[in-house]
Amino acid sequence: MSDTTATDGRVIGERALQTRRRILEATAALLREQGALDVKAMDVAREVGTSPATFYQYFADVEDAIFALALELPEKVAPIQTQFESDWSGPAGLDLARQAVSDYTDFWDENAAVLRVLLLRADERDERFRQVRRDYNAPFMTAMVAKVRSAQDAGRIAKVIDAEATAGAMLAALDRLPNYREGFEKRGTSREAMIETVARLLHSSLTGEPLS
Amino acid sequence: MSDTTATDGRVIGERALQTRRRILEATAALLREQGALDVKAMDVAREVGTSPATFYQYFADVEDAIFALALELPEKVAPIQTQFESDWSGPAGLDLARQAVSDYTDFWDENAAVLRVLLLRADERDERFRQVRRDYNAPFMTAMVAKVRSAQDAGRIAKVIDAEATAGAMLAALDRLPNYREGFEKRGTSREAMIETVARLLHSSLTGEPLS
DNA sequence: CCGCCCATCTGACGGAGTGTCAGAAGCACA
DNA sequence: TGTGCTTCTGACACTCCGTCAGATGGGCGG
Repeated sequence: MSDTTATDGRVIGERALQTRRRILEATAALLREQGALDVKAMDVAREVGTSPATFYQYFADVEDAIFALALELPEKVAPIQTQFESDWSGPAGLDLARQAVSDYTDFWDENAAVLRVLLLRADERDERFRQVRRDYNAPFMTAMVAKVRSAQDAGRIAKVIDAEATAGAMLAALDRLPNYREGFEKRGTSREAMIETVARLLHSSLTGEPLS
Repeated sequence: MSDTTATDGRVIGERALQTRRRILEATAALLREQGALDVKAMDVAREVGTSPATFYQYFADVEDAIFALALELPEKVAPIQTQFESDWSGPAGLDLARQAVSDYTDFWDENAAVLRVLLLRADERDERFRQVRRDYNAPFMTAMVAKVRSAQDAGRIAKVIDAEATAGAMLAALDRLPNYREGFEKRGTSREAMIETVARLLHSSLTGEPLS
């Protein structure tokens, strides 16, 4: 049922799976090198050393191949999501936040090209990318919303604060800051300083403990 | 010197300016309807009711036309940037933050399609889009960094906090949350609640005044 | 009002990418 | 080695790209 299929719907065997995988790797590589707007099905075929017809045997178009890459992200990010589920209260919590932010930043660095297309197409209201973005975001959101709610119950965060919006804002910071890092470093803000600051903002916004 | 030119470098007259403008409007419309990956030069030409050759007289390719649209953003956003320059301390400051967040959200809603490509191409390290992103971001960053620094001087924000990273994180929230709004509303978080929460996070993170 | 001039526009074209299909090639197994 | 199924691809029709020479048109001096 969750077997991988060709464009005509046929379930594919071992050899074909490998071909499909090589096409996906080539797509990911070209995406990294040339950006989302410039990847052509024919480039991918050339890169793999196969005929364009083979590409279309597995994917309807380039976007479809990128979508397949995006489908792999939720699984890959799961270990990091788990880190958001532990209790972040107290000074030890700040350490957990640091680790989580650092790992998420690394994850972005490794998967930036695909993540950018995932977010773009979801923002552009493409339903299937939206579904993946939901699957990807949901565990982060659930964990962070729970932290805010429990801080609100304990009276450390005011009720006027919306837990979802807070979680969304923090996720936004995590998703965009890796893209700004190069610019920051040019102006003297190191990766470590960035992680330290975001970890503190995250920790403080989610637990209601003072910032510092 | 800053006259608009055709692809061959020639300065263009009134009639041509209007054609160019119609091409830009059509590009913006198709970008909104179909997303960045699907806009073809020929679609734009059809939309304008002109020959593809005319398109290429003004722009090297579709990305070049979107770039021209992006060039108009810094100017359009300037009034909102000004709002970030006033003093946000005290409870009146929270009102200013609310207004700024609300206006910036409206700006995003109006220019989302172009902004997404601007950020995408800049994230993908395209130098000319990066330059525009810098021009666009710099006033926000400068104003927010100044707020954090002055709060640090007053002892309301700890020195371990990096002012640039804080400003970046807040800008990230402002840039991504409009894209999440539809999802939020489906789950019960209204535009107003979102703005209220982001305004408070912004106000608190930048001034060091308590969150609530 | 004419005809000229030059800015602007476009038909037409060679080249590249898209997407499909029928059949060739590869592979496992008898 | 032959058979049958899976996988791959040459070849094709089509669309889009990007360029150029020449057509068009509108403003202006006569």
